[in-house]
Amino acid sequence: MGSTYGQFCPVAKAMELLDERWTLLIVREMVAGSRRFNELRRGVPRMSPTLLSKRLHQLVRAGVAEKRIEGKDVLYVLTPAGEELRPVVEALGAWGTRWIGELGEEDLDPKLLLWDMHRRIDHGAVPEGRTVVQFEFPDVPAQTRRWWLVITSDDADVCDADPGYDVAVTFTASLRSLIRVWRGDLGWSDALRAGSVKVNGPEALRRAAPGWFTLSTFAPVPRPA
Amino acid sequence: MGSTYGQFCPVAKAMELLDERWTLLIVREMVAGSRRFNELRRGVPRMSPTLLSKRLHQLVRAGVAEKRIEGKDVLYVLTPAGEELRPVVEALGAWGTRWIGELGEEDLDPKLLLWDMHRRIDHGAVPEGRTVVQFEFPDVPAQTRRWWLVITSDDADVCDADPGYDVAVTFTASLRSLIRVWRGDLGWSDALRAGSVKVNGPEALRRAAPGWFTLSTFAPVPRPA
DNA sequence: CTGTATCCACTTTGATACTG
DNA sequence: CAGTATCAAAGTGGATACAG
Repeated sequence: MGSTYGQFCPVAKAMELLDERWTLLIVREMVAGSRRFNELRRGVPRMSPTLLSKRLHQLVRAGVAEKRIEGKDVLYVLTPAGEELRPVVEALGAWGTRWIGELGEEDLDPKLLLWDMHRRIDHGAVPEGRTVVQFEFPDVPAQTRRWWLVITSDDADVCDADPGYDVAVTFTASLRSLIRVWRGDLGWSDALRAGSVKVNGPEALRRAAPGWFTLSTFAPVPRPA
Repeated sequence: MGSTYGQFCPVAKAMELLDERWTLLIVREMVAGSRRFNELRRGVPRMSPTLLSKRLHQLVRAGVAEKRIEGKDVLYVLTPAGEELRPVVEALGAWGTRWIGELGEEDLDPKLLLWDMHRRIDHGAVPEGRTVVQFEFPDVPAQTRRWWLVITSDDADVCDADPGYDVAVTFTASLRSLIRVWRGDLGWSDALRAGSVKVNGPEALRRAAPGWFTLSTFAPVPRPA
């Protein structure tokens, strides 16, 4: 456990749990709907599994999450106390959006972008059947330059290798630009007009494709004047 | 600085700054109105001055606080960005109030209770002139058993030694009980009726004294059913 | 798939004393 | 009042391999 502050103040008591590195990001992942160990891992890929395991235990012990075993599935689910951390995560995200716009190179992880996007697909807007969207980041090392989303009516998979199916549209952009769009720092239309994000594919799909993705939860946060 | 998460998510970016030990408690103190170094120290007495100094520098560098030198005074003042952390502190405090009611012995610090109380005195409710309120915690080691608040029309001082003036009323309680009242875990009337907090002094003052203190900001937070 | 075990380098903190 | 200097101890996290 994090060490104690020796204060009865509820802010201090809350932070004894929540100020430990990674803890609140795990809560964020759970708030976003992740429930399985390896699902959570994909949201915090720089964490070692050991540490993720430790943090999950702490959250369970603190009454924030519950480990639920259903048949062969192991799920970590927020308790009511955990669910009530949503406003905390939202307040932090809104603040971060407004006051920490500058991103370093090391903040730009395509893996996380795709993982985020796959969770926020507007399945109603995507064509019926299987739709494959390709992403190409010319500025990124070959290893992680190309990604695919395989979207079906109720699911989406992130692939870092060509899944082999026909590609509906391809997004080509610097990683930073697409992340800026995703975060709401840059509008789709501005990005497309300026050419910092390009969409290739049949006209109809190309026009529709930006609408397939609901942007980050924090994209609508108003920026400081 | 706290190490980075390598994530563009605004929650992660916010936590890179705020998840460091003590940081948010300092922000809490500033939100509560403390501005001078030694004033801040009294709100986080377990911090070494070195570390407080370091944290203040970080907050300044992050644009959350501003170091303002006015004549011979050095003040740390929240910037607009810092002021906007108030909702974060409030969300955390509300959550902590609702879900972390259990306090360990080491959380019960009379120094912090008195420091908190002196900030929330309802000066309009206290009699004119100088009013001295004494606190006695029979369960606490002699060193920190007795405290005094010297209240004037627009100021209040915390003393750990008898200031020598006439005492208007004396509160006698276990430290835990008075903290529970302060936090809103236990109502004044319940505490007085049960005798876990006692007030001594002239009848009129004795009756009025609980009204001299506005309870902790989080006392009104509704508790889980 | 869901973790645990191990190990070490590094950072962070706390304690204490001291200064302009 | 407003901090810095110093230093040892603790703990934290990262990497990797492995297990049920």
